[in-house]
Amino acid sequence: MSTRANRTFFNTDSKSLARALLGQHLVRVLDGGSRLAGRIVEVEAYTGVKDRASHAFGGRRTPRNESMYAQPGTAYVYFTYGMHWCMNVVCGQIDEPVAVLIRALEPTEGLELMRLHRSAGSRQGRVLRDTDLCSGPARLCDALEIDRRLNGIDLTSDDRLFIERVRGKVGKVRTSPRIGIGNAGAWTARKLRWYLAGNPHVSGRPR
DNA sequence: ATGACGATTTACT
DNA sequence: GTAAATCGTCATA
Repeated sequence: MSTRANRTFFNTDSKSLARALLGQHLVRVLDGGSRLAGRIVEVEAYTGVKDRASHAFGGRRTPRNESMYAQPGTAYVYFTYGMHWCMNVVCGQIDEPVAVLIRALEPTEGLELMRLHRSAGSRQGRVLRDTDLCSGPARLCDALEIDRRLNGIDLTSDDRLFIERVRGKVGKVRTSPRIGIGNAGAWTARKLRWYLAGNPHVSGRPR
C-alpha cells in the first residue's frame, strides 16, 4: 500500500527534496489507463536564482521556464537539444524557482510499453535492455511519454503523473557534480546530484 | 527575421 | 572517443 505524495512533501528546498525523492516511485498513467512506473534512483537539485546552472539563473523568467515559479508539486517539463524532453519536480514556494531534475528510474511497471516507446526513436532494431529504458533524464521521459502536455501540471492532483511514496530503506546514496553543466563557475563542481550506489539504472554507466 | 545554443542520446570511427 | 541529430526558445536587430 503506497500513498501519493502531497503538497507538504514538495514544500521544501531542492536539496532536501532531491534526497527525499530517491526511492519514491514516479507513476505515469496513459490515456487508456496503462500504468508505467519506476523507482527514482538519480536526481539533481537546482537551487534558485543564484544557481548559474539553473534555467532560472539571475531571475530569468520566460514562457519556457514559467512553471519553475509555480507552486511546489508542479511538473516542469522542458524541451532540449532539438529532440528531448526532461522532467523536474518544482519545490520551494510560489515565485521561488527551485526544482529537482529526475535523471533516472529503475522501471517497475509497464516495461514492455516503455521498451516500445524507447525503440520507436531508435533506428537499429535491437531490443533495449531494462537498464537502458530509463537511465537518463530524456530516456525516462521518452519511456513514460512525458512531454509538453504535462508541463505545469500539479503532481498532487493530476491522474496522469504523480509520485508514490514507498516505505523501506533506500540503500547507500552517493553524490557528485551535476551532469552536462557547462561553464557555470563554482556551480559546476558543486555536488548537487544524488544517486543510489551501484544501481545499474543510474545514467552514464558502461554499456 | 535571424542566429546561437542547449540540465542529451545515439551512432560511428 | 568524437560527432551528428534536430528544433524550440530567447536575445539581438
